[in-house]
Amino acid sequence: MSQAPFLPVLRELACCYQAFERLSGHHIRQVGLTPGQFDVIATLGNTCGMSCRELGERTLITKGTLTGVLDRLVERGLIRRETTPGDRRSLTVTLTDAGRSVFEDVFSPHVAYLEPAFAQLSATELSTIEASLKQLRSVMEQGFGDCCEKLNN
Amino acid sequence: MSQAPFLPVLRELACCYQAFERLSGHHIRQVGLTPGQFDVIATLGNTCGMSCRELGERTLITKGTLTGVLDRLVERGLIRRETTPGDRRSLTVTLTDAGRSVFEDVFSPHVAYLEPAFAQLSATELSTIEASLKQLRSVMEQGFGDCCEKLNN
DNA sequence: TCCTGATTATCCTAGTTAGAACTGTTTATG
DNA sequence: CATAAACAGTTCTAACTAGGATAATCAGGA
Repeated sequence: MSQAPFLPVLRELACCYQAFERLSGHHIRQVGLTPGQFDVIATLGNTCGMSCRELGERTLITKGTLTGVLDRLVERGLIRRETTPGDRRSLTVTLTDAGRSVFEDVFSPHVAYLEPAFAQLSATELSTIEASLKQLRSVMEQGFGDCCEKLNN
Repeated sequence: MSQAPFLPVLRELACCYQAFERLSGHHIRQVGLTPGQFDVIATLGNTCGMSCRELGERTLITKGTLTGVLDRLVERGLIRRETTPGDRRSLTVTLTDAGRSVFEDVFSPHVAYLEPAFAQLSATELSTIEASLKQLRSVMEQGFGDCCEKLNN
């Protein structure tokens, strides 16, 4: 067990992420959105729309899921799917007026809701944490790359 | 935007967790388990069983989900649900012989699979990362507590 | 041009998720 | 001792998840 000193780090990562989901999700659901829907609306806010592919990359929602999330947002009249001129494979997703209004009603309040918790951390502490996360992600992504590479050789 | 310097941290946390899920889950699925099932088996390994409540706490799987995960493991003959002497509400979950054998076949190889990625990090770096995660989790859990408290006052 | 290969989005399956409502059991209190 | 509160696990619903298969479209090379 002590031969794998990284296991506690992974466990802590999982706990940490769950704590975030609980904290953030709690507020998001109160305003009638799911975390995924909020993510899409927050990403589309202040843009003039983007393709599903780009939306998937920015929101961290996988392609298969995204279709369903977008379906529900269309049903609720918050977004629109439009054909992209010049590429008939692609769709451009944009906020409707209603969607833009939800964005404005929800995004800033959500940041304000999170604010007090993070006010306890200094700028230095925040950057240490961010650097730690980046480092951790980097080794894991590299590890995943290496393992996929092996499969193709 | 720059008024909320913690947003990049949260984004990085989400990315980091997803990278972990991809890296770890990729291997787990190859051996025919889901991440949740692996989590249960790894937690039960080398123990003499525990209640659903304790299992839920240790694996970070919520109780509602746990029922289904356990159902599938019972179907596959990897675990057993036994009545707990002295408390008829509670069930004790233990690995069957088949389950124990899966544990042995899968746990160490999984740690070995992850090893090379983490070998890049020094012990010092690992503890910095762990401390960062703990700090981040702490402020978020506290934030969640504060917000729930408000609801009751 | 034709054709192969890559890209875009959707569909499908099995499984997981949170949250809330519910049953049965235990414990504490009046 | 009765009963209210707390607790253990299951059930339910709507949604999300990865991964793989599919259909339509686009781009490059023979």
